[in-house]
Amino acid sequence: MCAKKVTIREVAKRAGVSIATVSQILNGKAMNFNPLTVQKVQAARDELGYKADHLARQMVGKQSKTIGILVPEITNSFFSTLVKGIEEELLFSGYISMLCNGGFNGAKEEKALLELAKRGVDGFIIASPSISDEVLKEVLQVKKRPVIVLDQKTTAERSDEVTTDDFNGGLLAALYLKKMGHTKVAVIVPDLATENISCRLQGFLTEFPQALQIKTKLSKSGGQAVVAELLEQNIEAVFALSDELAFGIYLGMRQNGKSIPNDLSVIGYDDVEMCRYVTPALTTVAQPIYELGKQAADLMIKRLATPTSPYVKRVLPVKLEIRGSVKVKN
Amino acid sequence: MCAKKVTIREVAKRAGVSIATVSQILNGKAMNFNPLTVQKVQAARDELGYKADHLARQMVGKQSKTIGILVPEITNSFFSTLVKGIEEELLFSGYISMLCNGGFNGAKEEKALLELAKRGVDGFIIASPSISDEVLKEVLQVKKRPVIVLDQKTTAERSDEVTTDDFNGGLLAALYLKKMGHTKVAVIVPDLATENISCRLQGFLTEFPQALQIKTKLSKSGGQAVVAELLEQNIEAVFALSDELAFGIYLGMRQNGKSIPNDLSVIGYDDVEMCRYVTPALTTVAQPIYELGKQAADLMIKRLATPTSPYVKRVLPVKLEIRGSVKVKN
DNA sequence: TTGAAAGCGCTAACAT
DNA sequence: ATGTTAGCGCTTTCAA
Repeated sequence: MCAKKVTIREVAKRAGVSIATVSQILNGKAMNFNPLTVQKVQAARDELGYKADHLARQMVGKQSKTIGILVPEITNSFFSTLVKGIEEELLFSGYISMLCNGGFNGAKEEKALLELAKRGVDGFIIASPSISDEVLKEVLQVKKRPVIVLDQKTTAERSDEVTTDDFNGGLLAALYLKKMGHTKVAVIVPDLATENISCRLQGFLTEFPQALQIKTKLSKSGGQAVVAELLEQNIEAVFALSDELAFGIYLGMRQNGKSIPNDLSVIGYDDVEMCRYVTPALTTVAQPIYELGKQAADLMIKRLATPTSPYVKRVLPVKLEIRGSVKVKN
Repeated sequence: MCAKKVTIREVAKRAGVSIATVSQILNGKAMNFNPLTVQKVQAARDELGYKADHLARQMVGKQSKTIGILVPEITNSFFSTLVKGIEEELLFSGYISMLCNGGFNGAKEEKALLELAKRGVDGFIIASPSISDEVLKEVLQVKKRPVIVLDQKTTAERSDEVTTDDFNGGLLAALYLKKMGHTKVAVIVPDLATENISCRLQGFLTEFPQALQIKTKLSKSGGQAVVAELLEQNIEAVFALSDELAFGIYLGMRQNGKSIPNDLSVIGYDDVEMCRYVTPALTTVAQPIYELGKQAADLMIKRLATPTSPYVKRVLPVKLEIRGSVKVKN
């Protein structure tokens, strides 16, 4: 019933060779052996259905083929899409993802990272803005493991990097609003901005240096909270630094009996799937989120394969996705 | 710089005892030892910052404190919320989640399960409808590992179980539609229904046995595709077996220049976060999704602690969340 | 071309 | 109360 684990020893016995021979042959060193031996070993392996034990292997210092992933909030469509991209690319190459949800909680993030490290992950992909450099360093102390940091501050020459063209994204949003004739615009900014968010803001402010900046949390409820002020200030159009924020604004507007885009134009950022399904469909700056995940995973896999190659940086393009939430002013 | 791994041997040396003593004392068997020895060992551990190697431990047959999780589509708000619940509860107890995304792809799911098994997970939490019983059995063959299956067919006495009260959910939806005066109703059903979906349907049909049943994919695009028929048949109110489906219907209606709830009332299922943010806010049957995840994790942890205890089954309540997508007919 | 043997870091019988 | 020793399943020198 319970198929006992078949070990390398049994394969060796069956093939009439030593375990060392089996190990070698099954690990790509077959060319150094007598073809006949190779045959026998492979046959034995197949007959017994032998699979090398992952754990034992790790113990002797091989890779675990496991990557630790840390995101702040998997529930957020942006991150779930990102994770999907990472996970798919990773699994395709035989890597497994260990996912942790930071929950914007420094302590939890640290714990998660530690637990991941304990389990011998080969590398980390971290998309959590609040993770501090010190924690990062500490975790990586024991064993030099590659890290890729996503969607936040850059790690300046200490790792590979994928980002999207945030500055341009902000610019695109501004240009479009301008083209639609808006002048009294506002931009919603988070209490403390990560580097990528700042870039977006920079890009936007290039065209609208005098835009009203309203601080809030970068979340749906944050967006909702900001509507009152938007209305008060008679803002015509608002740039939400994330779609989440925009969705919150949608709700806030409805609660105030106002409509989009008639009473307020809004433009989002990210192009999360739900953008198409809200009413009106949300005009937004699209990041290739899924692709971002894939690229990060790809970079990680490559890094693991050639640990000493020079760090690379990839920046992905963004584009404006025009839908129905910005009206043309005449 | 690179803090070398400190092993049990060094702790032993430092404390002037044998490695066995260290192992014992650090594993809860301190009561059998001379308090003085215990002191010394703990001191040595702290001074050296010793942490037992997870992998080595697993090798000698201990738990890996890692749970494999398989969902069909992490991008789907239902599953990401579920995963969040699972992950948080698990991490709290020192377990790490290994997440795989099945993508409704049997082959990928199988591969994922295999990879998880290879890495020595202590148990599986599976929320993927298409996973077959055979695959499940095969994966569990090698080592008897507990499984909890979620959001699909029940595993009938072969494992612990958490479900929500699906039948009642369907009933609730029907009752509400009836109360609002609707008679010409339809229900959207998936091409092939999992057991929980069937239950919802059953519950609904109890009150509306003659409801028009339209088959489609259980997704946003599936919902969108079904709008034409809804309109054609002059349906007044529709029960979508998932919120995703409902969102698709929203889009389809808008594309047809129709409005909700004036031209069509819709009631969803799940109570995903976005329900509040679409326009009009979606009336839906709320499942405690996050709680479902937590309970599943909790059951898993308990099972691992006491592997031979009798299987338990928990069923969580659902409730109707009334918002703005169903109009009262007069 | 192949095999013997030494670990990897830990736990658990079995001794003392 | 504490130490000795035998593995766990594998990879990897080093000898033969």
